Amino acid sequence: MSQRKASGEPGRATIRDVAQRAGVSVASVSRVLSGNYPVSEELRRRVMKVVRDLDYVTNAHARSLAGGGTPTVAILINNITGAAFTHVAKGVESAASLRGWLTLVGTTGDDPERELALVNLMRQQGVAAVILLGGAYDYDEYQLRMARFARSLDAADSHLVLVGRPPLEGEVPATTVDYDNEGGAYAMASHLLSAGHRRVLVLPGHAELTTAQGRLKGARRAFEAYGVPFDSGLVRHGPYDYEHGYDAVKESLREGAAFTAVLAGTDVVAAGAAQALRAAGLRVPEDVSVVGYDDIPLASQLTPQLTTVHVPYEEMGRAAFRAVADRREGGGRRRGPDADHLVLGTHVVVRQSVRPPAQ
Amino acid sequence: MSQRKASGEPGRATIRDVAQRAGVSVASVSRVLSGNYPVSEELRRRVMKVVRDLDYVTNAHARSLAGGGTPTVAILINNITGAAFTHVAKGVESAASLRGWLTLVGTTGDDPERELALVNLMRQQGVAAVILLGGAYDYDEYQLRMARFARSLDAADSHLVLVGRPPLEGEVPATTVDYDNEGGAYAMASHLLSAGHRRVLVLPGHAELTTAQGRLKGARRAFEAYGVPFDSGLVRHGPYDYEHGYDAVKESLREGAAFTAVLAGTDVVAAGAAQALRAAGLRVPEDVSVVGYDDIPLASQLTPQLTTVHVPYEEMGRAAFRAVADRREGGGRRRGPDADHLVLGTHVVVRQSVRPPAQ
DNA sequence: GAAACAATGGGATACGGTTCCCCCACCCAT
DNA sequence: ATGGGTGGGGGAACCGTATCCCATTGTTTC
Repeated sequence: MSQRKASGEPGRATIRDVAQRAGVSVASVSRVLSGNYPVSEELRRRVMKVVRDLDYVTNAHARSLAGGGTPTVAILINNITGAAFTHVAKGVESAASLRGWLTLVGTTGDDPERELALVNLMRQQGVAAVILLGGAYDYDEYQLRMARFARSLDAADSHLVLVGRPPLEGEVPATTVDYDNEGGAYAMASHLLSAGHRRVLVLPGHAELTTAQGRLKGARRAFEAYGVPFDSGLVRHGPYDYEHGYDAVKESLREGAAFTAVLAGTDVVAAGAAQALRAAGLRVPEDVSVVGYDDIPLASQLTPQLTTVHVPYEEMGRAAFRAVADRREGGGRRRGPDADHLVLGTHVVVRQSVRPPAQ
Repeated sequence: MSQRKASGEPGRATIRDVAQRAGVSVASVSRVLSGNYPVSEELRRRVMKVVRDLDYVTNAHARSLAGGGTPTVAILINNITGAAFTHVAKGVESAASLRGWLTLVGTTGDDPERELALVNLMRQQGVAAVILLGGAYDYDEYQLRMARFARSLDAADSHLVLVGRPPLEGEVPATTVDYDNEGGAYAMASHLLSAGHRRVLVLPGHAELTTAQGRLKGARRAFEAYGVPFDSGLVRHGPYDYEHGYDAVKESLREGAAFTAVLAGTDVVAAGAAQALRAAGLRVPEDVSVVGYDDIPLASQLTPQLTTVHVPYEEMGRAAFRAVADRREGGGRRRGPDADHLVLGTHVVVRQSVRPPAQ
């Protein structure tokens, strides 16, 4: 006697239930549903009717096991509420769903342990790729850890994609989708310098964060190019949040630092900085200019509207997805000579938060 | 001769590879890894060594098929970049990952077709629940569609959770996590009225959106309670975005509408409204007061800081997850008499954007 | 010293599909 | 009328893991 559950039982209907009820074989049902095999009109009709009656959907796990299955990409992100990378996620998700792929999301909260656990979890899920979003903290073992992830995923027919951080060193099987971070900072700082600013408060972000390092470096290069001495005393590191922008300006002011502009590491930091300036009775941009980075919607919603660096976040997400989709469909090998390192351009968006310094 | 791939082949290592290499049975490997069966220390050591050598992870699909498996919740959201519901998603994700659950994310873009496709896709994945985020457009067939989703998921041992929209009518197997939308609007409008405002521009949102309907209704009730006639001519519907806030105020001003305060449907709309007022030479709050709804971070970052209604979005996400997890672990039945409809409280956060109207 | 028992490990099977291989009709040509 | 071709459907192997059931070994008890 059969061990299988009696038909009509609660729980999910199986392909066998459908086959039995339609009086056909399991193979036929599978063929009707996948549609890649000639089937008579009569059979199709019979099967589809039962499928509708039973509200049957195929079991994705079984399907994956047997071969096919819905490809899935995983996005790992530090904090899902960060505006900038939300847009990357959107780009990935929209491109993925356009092709019928699924998107898994995990948040790491800046915890390496958790990141490791999540990468393994995603590996278990057999995801086609793991997309790591956001700048990285450039500690010593960072390169090693990422290299390990990359090789581990690669061995499992998956792939590691780094978005918004510099590429890994050496021969590591990973793809990087980056933007011209330093170039954007260079352009932004140049904009300030050419407006006449000479003393600029720089709030690049956490010192160990690759993003912050690039932005600081770009700013420095601009100063050099303009032959303006760069005052390291006007650099303040800290997290990419509103409070940091606010506090950094407040303290700088209290310490009597002299500056005519603020070069913030992100738009949110810029918002905090502007607020602190106003709280101190200074007008933006009449007394002090403020610029941001990222060009999130907030930038154009502030008063005054923020001059900032546009980063094509959503496009980066789409590019990241394209990279993994192409790789999977293209037989696993990259096409161009350097197709595993994409760099997208950035540019300054001039709005209303910069004026030449007052005399 | 075996059809199985030779060991050492590229691709993912299987439990068989591990068993063979460790010289034990497949069953033993499984037992060592799942750890719910007594195994000798020697066996454990041997197996774990091979597992590390091969960098083996179990195949989640196979595991799900065989019984166990990582439970997964799906979040369906209109637009992943919307600030408010990003926080709900965060709440869900953090609670889920705390228990080792996975989170799948799909975006519907307000498209019913796509919503249907995604619900089915999630059903295929065997998710423990589908969480639908955000206000709904209350068209005629909406109730029917949701009821169908609910029953369909229920039949597949899954579950439908509605977050941020009113509960379904009738005996439908779905859970609702809602907040006191109307109450918040009532309180906010009362705050304005008690400050002396009598002519208030109301921007509740799209007329068909349940969220907007609730907020408008709450405002109306407050006017009634204060015995102040409610001028429907001062209500303007539109999307929950910055542009709508801006345009609505701009046009109202141009049409010569007289109002001393703006009651916006969301903080972002309020931001747009404030900007338009300023553009017209009006000061906020000295000339016109502005209030929002949602209390997203933006609210406290604007100048002036926005008085708004706090909605416990993240807590709603956690509650939604809890509902799902409890139901699954509690044997599928709810506990309380009305455990399938949670309503969380809202409250007014008083900041700096409200003043009594000028004489 | 034999029997009963606990502790472990192995073989087989189930999970729900996909797909390969093979067979059965039916049709047309000779 | 018979043989070969072809379109379409069924049977069964297999995907990778968990677990039930049984066999084996070492330990304890009378």
